[in-house]
Amino acid sequence: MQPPVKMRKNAKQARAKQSVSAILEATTQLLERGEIDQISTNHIAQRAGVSIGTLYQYFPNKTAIFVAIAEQDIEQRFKLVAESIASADGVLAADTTRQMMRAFIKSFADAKHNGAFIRVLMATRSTAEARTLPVDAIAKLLSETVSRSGETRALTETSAFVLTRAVLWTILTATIDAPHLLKRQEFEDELVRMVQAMLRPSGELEDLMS
Amino acid sequence: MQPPVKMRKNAKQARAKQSVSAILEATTQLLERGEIDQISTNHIAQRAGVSIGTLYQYFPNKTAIFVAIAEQDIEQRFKLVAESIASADGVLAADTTRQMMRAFIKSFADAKHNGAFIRVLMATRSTAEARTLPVDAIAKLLSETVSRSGETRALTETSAFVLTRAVLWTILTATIDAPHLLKRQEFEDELVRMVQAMLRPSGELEDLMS
DNA sequence: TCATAATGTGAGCAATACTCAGCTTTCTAC
DNA sequence: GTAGAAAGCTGAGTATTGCTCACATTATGA
Repeated sequence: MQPPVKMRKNAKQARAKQSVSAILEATTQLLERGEIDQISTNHIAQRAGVSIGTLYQYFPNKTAIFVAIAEQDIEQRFKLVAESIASADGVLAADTTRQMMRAFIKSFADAKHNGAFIRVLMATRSTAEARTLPVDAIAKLLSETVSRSGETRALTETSAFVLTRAVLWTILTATIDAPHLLKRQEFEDELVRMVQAMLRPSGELEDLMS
Repeated sequence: MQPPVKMRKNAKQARAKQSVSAILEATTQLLERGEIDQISTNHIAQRAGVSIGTLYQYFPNKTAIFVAIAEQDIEQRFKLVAESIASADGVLAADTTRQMMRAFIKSFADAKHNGAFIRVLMATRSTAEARTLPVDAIAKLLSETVSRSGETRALTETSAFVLTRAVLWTILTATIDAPHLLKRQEFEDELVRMVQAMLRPSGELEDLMS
């Protein structure tokens, strides 16, 4: 596994790795218990049981710590989704899509401190430290799985971008702004509808419009 | 027009209003020329030609300034979109939808310093200071306009949420992560496809799937 | 065993967000 | 016009922050 963010120095000894994970763990705990801009690096170091100097030996700045956590978090969720696709028992595109959406929504509806993580994700998306999310890998996986059924069109760079970002950010903003929607069957239905429409061959849609 | 953010004090005299807008203008300029977390309140006050005390008389904290700018910006874009709907010369839902998407995408593709504004929008979405975006008003407007043609389904709270957020955030992330997409016809096409699918009566879609 | 590399430390610096007590300008009522 | 009140402005000062650096400690490997 590649390092989650550009670290200032790579931890080689076990002792150092312990320090890094203690810092991440401490930050996560603080994140669950308060607002993001009230967390100071000194406080993180203190709770992690390391000195402030150690913290800055591995993270180039405060933001990098949040980025590391956010990327770690989203990567974990994507792994969940990938599993849900792999284990999809349906052969139809609709079934696979639904299974995937359900797994993804569920991962946000379940946890208690989602808000904090997504706020971090948003806050860090707006900085130069953030790297591209592994979202395209998911798009490819879905596209390939679903296309085996022969009912779908091929995704281009553009259509894949629109599809993946639409789904991801709709769920993210829902988690923050309207978390009650995550529990609704209708929410899942709407996302499935959206994805299905994006995957359907072009001809069928144009037929409807004319 | 309601005040854009919760102000600490409402500017009543012309002199005070001048101060507030000078602060916002100065912040906007700084935003165009640098990273958001390198902008200090003292620096803003200095460039605005007011004292730091004046700044804090109207804005409860630094974030509130950014929130004010972001909301002002997005409100302006929505106004553009609303106009594009009102002046839509087509009677078909497809035409109105396309006109709207084109106007919205264009507003992001044209300006030079979009990145800064969207970063601000994202950064401020992740704080408690942010208020709900006037995005639902747009959804209602589109829904009503388009439904006059009789070709569409009624939007519920859930479907309106999914539709509007999917469009908004796809364009926002595209502006930051893949600005070249904004210039592509295909990008517009994909968004239109998505919106159309969300507006279409349910029956027609299910027919295709079975 | 010992030189070298890796890791850890925390006092301290520069910069920051924000306050407050007192000042100036504008408004209002007569 | 004038006096008192209200609104607005000021900037030195405070507490806190992000981050550095010179040095101490621990691990590695030949």
